[in-house]
Amino acid sequence: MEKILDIITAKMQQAFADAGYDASFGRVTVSNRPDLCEYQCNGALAAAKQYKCAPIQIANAVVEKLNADDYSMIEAVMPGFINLKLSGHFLKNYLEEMRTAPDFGVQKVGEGKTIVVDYGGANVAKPLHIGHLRPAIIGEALKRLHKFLGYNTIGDVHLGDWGLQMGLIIAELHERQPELPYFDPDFTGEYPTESPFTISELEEIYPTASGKKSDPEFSHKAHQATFELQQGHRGYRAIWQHIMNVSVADLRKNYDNLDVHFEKWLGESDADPYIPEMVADLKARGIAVQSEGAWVIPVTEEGDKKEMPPMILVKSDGSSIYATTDLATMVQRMQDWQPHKMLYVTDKRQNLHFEQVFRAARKSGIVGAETELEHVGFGTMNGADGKPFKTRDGGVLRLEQLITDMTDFVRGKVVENKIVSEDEVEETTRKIAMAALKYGDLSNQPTKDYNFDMERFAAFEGNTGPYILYTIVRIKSILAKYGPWEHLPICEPANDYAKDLMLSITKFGPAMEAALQNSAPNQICAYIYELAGAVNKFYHETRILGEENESLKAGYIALIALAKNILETSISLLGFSAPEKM
RNA sequence: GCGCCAGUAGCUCAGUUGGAUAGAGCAACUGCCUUCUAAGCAGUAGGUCAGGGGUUCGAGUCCCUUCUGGCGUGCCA
Repeated sequence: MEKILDIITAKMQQAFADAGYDASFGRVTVSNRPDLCEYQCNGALAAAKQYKCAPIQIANAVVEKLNADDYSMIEAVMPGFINLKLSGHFLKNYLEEMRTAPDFGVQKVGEGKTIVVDYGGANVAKPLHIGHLRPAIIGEALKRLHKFLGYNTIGDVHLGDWGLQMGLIIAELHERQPELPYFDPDFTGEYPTESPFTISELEEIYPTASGKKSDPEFSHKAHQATFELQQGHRGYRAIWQHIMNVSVADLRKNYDNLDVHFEKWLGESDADPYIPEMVADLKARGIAVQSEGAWVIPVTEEGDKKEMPPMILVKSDGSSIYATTDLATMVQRMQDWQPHKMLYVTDKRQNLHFEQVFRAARKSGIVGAETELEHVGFGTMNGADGKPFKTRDGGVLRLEQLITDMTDFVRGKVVENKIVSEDEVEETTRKIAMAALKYGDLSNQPTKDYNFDMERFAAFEGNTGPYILYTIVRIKSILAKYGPWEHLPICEPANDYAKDLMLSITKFGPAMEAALQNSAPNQICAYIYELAGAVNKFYHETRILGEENESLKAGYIALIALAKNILETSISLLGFSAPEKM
């Protein structure tokens, strides 16, 4: 469907032209003075300069040319604003079209395009911790948003499974159990199918090994093991496989728990087969050059204000680094999927890394100009005190634990409210906890650091996930009492609250497009918070089921039903859903 | 040193290519449940938009500068 702003902007531009002014001044925006009008055009102020006359004079002339049928109010006010209110008739028709159109008539801007969203970033050497929450839910939300707007979406977890962390585990394992067959160069038989460690042992092995990086001897051993693993060392590959088996099962469980689902479970290691040819090609074409013992791709560009270190392609010890696998992963993605866009959702501290890789990808032609590359770098999640999130004993909080804490906290409130029956408590609790957790995160700008405050997120008031759910639940309750509501048509607004609600509903499509354009799930949150507010005001001021005029009542029901459907669609993009009662 | 990002109400944050009176939530105070779920609604109070210059008819928004904080700055990811 065409957006309202586009419709009335087109009419405004025509009016400017008819009045003898440049049509480009006719841009209409949503009013920033809702007390005065619904939409406004400031073009007369800008035009005044060019035409050297008073803005109000232009505004008056333009207003003369507008068709009064579309608006309930048109006025030119000092110093030259043009203020508009839509007619109830126009709104009714527009919402009825939204109600009956697929996906409320949003423009499928991604039709025919493929996007790869790279957003898990889990490291197979360690369990998911608090730091993995943001990439998972921001990435999932962006992926769902793209899909909703028509893109063919491929979410890839891009496991961290090919770097130094693997070498560290291998080196540590060697020190602990040198007698294992994986370390015996003369061993030619089949390696055991049983892993030499469990997931909980792995969780202890890696931090221990990581803590020994400052020991030069151990560090060298780990680097050497990494190199040999990448070169195809048979025993190390077998250990690697064990790590993968043990770890990926655990990761899947945790992501499922968060309702985060990947189309592809590929990792850095899957890029490995592409590396030799890619590196040889880059060397042959002179794009990669030798520097300080390593092969690098210089990526400085004309006009750089800062020092731009080269992208390291092959380390001086011959092994790959994350830039290598990221670049080779692009080779694979371009070959297999020909995406129009690749979106990377990682910590913002990797900004420079991605700038280097993107430049290298462009420079080498691995990614052509028709494919967009974007890095959504998100900020750090800190504790409620604004300091880095730590457990009481100073460790890193596991993601599982965070979810459990939130769930326990919410369960208390659900039980206390006594609205849901005992056998529904768990399901309701889970939904509210997810909403609290995800909305609490997603309502912040991704790029900013923020403080995780469970009390605040799960508070059942204000701008929170539970507030949105509560709004939906209230509507559901009324609809259930009313009876069949699915085919009721929208009516003209019966009061100001109904009209405000209708105006909020019309902003759905534009809000989703803007959120996609800016890769900003927080804009989805801002939109549904506004919509939920409009619903609650309407709810409070209007007796719905008690309305005696049946056609008026049916109109109310149709309106709140549409609002409910849009709210539910919106939260599904954010990755959570509403219970029946709460 | 250089670069990037941030600084808006006591707290947590919005603020859409520069527009009218800078907005929400929390916390504080005040109203509204015999009526569709009060996890709601309405209201009061709270601001030199870090400081200083500049551009403009108009600046939280653009430019310059200072201060404060976070992060990054070749072989971790």
